[in-house]
Amino acid sequence: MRFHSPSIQYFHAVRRTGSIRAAARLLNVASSAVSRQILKLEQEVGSPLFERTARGLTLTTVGEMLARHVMNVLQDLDRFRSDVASLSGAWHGTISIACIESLAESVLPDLIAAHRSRARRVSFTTMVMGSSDVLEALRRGEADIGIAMALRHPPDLRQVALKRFRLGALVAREHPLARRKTVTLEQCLAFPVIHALPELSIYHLLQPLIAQLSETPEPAIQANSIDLMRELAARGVGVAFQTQLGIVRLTRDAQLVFLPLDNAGSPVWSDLGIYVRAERTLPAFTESFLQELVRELGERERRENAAYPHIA
Amino acid sequence: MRFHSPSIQYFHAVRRTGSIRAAARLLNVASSAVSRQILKLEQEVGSPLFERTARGLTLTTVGEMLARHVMNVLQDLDRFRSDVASLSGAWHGTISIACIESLAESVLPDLIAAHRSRARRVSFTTMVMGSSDVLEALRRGEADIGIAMALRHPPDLRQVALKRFRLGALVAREHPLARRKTVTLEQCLAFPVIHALPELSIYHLLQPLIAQLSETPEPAIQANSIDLMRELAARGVGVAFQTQLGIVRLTRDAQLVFLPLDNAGSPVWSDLGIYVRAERTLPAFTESFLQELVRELGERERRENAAYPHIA
DNA sequence: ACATGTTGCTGCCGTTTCGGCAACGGCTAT
DNA sequence: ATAGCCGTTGCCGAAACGGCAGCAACATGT
Repeated sequence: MRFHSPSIQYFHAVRRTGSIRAAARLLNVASSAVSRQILKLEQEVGSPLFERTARGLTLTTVGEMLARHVMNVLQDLDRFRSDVASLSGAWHGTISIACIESLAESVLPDLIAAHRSRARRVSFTTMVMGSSDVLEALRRGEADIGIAMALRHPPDLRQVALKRFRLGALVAREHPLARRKTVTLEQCLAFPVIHALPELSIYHLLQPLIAQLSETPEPAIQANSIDLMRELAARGVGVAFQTQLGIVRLTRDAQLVFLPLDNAGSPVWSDLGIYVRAERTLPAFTESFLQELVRELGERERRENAAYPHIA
Repeated sequence: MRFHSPSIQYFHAVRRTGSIRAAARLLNVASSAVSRQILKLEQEVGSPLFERTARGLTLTTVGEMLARHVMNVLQDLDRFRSDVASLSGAWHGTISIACIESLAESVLPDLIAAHRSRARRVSFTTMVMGSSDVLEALRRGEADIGIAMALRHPPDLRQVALKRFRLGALVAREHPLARRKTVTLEQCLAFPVIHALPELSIYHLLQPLIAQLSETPEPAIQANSIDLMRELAARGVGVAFQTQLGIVRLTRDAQLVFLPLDNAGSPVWSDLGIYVRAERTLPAFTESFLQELVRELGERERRENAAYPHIA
């Protein structure tokens, strides 16, 4: 079922590996064959596709254009294959998901487990990474579905849904703040705080608000792992900040308390976006899971915003 | 610049012509070559792509799926080509437009003339047809942009814009109705009427309204050409119905009068949709023209609805 | 400075694939 | 029945492809 020119496949492999010999190893062919196909391709396009450095190949501008086209072709071929397969009742394939850490604790495992119990022949590849890396993985075709903080997304990605969750403080049950209904940033900063490092998007949400305050904050802990911050907060080390998405288990065990942030009378929102490549049509089984994902996140958004109604 | 398997191109040609020998003539190759490529393709897919009848070849279900994939590939290849070309300053290509007749008198010629005066290397192919044929031409990949009555469009088409224009009666300057500001359907039916045949979408707009009336209408003329109906109305033969889009010249020469229809106090809308294939990214020069088209139609919508403000 | 490893590229040559020609059986229309 | 068109199939030359070995250019490690 490989009815596309070898040039296409070879080019794709070379782009991913950044090397002709590595691509050749990946494809189980001689490097000379790969080299020739690339040269032929460049001749037909009429422009070099790679810049040859001593250590490998880098895409030129034209090369990036071709890479986009080739990705469109190969991903659409995948969809065609799965369409044909689902015609004969076989509903299988692999869904590749890139998401940020806050989904890893509850949302994604729950969803995947539920989906697998219904469609056992659909397998999953999940990759946890930073928000901008999520978008980059989508653009490179390494993931089918991406979930990230809703930054400004490039035009070649499509935002399927946008859900907003309230940012809140996370404290141990014994913490002095734990009995409040909501907290302000000032109140939190009176205690030791577990800050997010800039690689986490929570940093970029809170930094502008903290900068507005004149107070000098308490000496704080900094971390780059949502999970770690959560566990630190559970041990009473300090106040952490995140959405309620990733703390279902620990609040259920009553070790942690989630306190919605109150910023001068209004909530602090953390916008979560679901993304797919814009130029791509998803296979039916992927589209189906995507719908479930959107529905589930919408459900959680509704539940959480009902549990902590607006302050205003 | 043809770096896709011959199988792809051959399959595409066979699908369009419905015959292997005709495709071979089109491609300037022997029919045996085409036949073999199709057989090879069917073997790789693992399922027949065509049903062989005595009169040629018809797509099977799997064949239609592959046709969709192949169209996506070839159209995206076109986009890639034009992207590369525009990189070296050459901004050229062909825009293929399928539209209904009402656009042919003024909107489209004006727009194309204006666009050509700026971008002389962009050429156009325009095809006038019925609304459902417009959608079908888009789906078959025979047109890049489609303008049609906004019916329910299939999911593989994307509605870029939706503009509504008021349906009105068209009468000669000397017609008894000509001095009114608006008319009702009853008032029109008191005179000879030029009816649209069912192949025109105006028929489907007016038919439900006429059916509600109890009166027996005057003996009428029926026609299937917007242009003919307009010219008949200008000669005082009867009352025609259309939007004001297609009658700019004749109203300018003051031969025709346009009277917005008043249906029990509310206007009668004719919804015009602009469509493109959903699974396709347009070349830059096509996208640019598309934007101008949307803008121009929006402008006309605004102007006309300002000239004939709502009745309610 | 030198050796070593890696990079992409290029003749050479066997294998595979492709395309053109002619012919065959099946079908339709006259 | 005859003529015409259809898709398919052997046969064969031509073109494309892939593997092997060797090349120069460059980076790295000693």
